[in-house]
Amino acid sequence: MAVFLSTYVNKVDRKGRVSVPAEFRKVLSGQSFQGVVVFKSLQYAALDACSAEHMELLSDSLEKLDPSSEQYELIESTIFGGSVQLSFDGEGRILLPGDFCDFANIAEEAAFVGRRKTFQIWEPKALAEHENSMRTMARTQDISLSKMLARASQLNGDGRGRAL
Amino acid sequence: MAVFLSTYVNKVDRKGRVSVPAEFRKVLSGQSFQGVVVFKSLQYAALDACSAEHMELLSDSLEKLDPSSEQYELIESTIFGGSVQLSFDGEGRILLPGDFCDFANIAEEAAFVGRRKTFQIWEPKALAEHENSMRTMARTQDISLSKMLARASQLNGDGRGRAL
DNA sequence: TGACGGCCCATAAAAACCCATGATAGTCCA
DNA sequence: TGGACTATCATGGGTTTTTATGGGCCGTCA
Repeated sequence: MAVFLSTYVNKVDRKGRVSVPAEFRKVLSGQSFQGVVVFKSLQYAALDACSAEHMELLSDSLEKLDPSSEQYELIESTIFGGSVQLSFDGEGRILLPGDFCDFANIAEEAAFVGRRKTFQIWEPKALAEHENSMRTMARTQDISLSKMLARASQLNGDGRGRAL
Repeated sequence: MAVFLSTYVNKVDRKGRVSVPAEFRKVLSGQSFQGVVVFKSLQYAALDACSAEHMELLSDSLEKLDPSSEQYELIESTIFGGSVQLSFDGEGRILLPGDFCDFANIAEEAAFVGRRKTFQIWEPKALAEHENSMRTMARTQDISLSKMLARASQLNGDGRGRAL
């Protein structure tokens, strides 16, 4: 499987620990580093997370960009300076740094949202609002999943719908 | 995982000592020289630091440059001539030379910023300002992380944009 | 001698580790 | 099919270890 799916809401205890959903941990289980890399989302009041390996992949792709560009500078300081490596404790929990919690307004509970290769961590209410606005946008712009799938399978040239 | 991640702010005591973050020390732990190589940044009022081994790597790439170029001269004198080897004391601290502190305006506190293969040492306020200007630059030039990531993963040959 | 780097030790706070519990889900067998 | 047994999970709390930070002592070298 190896992709992050579904949404889970877990409690943050008084020490700032949160259980990473077992399903997510299973996705990460083959890796050498038992934990996740987390950074502040550039778009939302939420946190982005991925495996250390995915981060290295990102790191490798970085080297293929023009290193003299300002973008390189930007991405390196933003991503690597702004991310943290959080390892699991014996029970599969991570300890969210205080400023990360503040950034995402996370206090009592944290929502883990699977996003395929990565996942996000939201304050549950903020997530609900965000999903509402997403749905509204989808309606007003007439976006539907089945249409997208139909288009995708045309592009794939096999005429058959392909399962995601 | 052998890359420098995250940002840590530590105090500089009256002797000029600063703890190098434990996570950074772990990255360096496999090396023969227990310490770091530090030099003044060519771009900012900050210090650049890396392992002695990475320094050798830099040295190798320098040799591939045209020795008649201005860059060669600049790098050779500034980086290699101006760098210092600082070893850890028993508690994982380094002693920053006075002129290095002056150069980066470091007095009470020092911010260690992970930059993958290297890290930087900033005066915390200066770092905050620098990050602000980075953000502004990103906005005015319409650089978005997701675009960059998409480009990076294209270069990686997987053809799909990566959602973050 | 006196500034300074190199050591050692002390301490409070934070992080990592270990164990216990209740709840849930999953399995097995009658 | 239903019920008991088991495994897994999220959660909480306590304990140990690590970390950052401060200070002191002692050579060295100008």
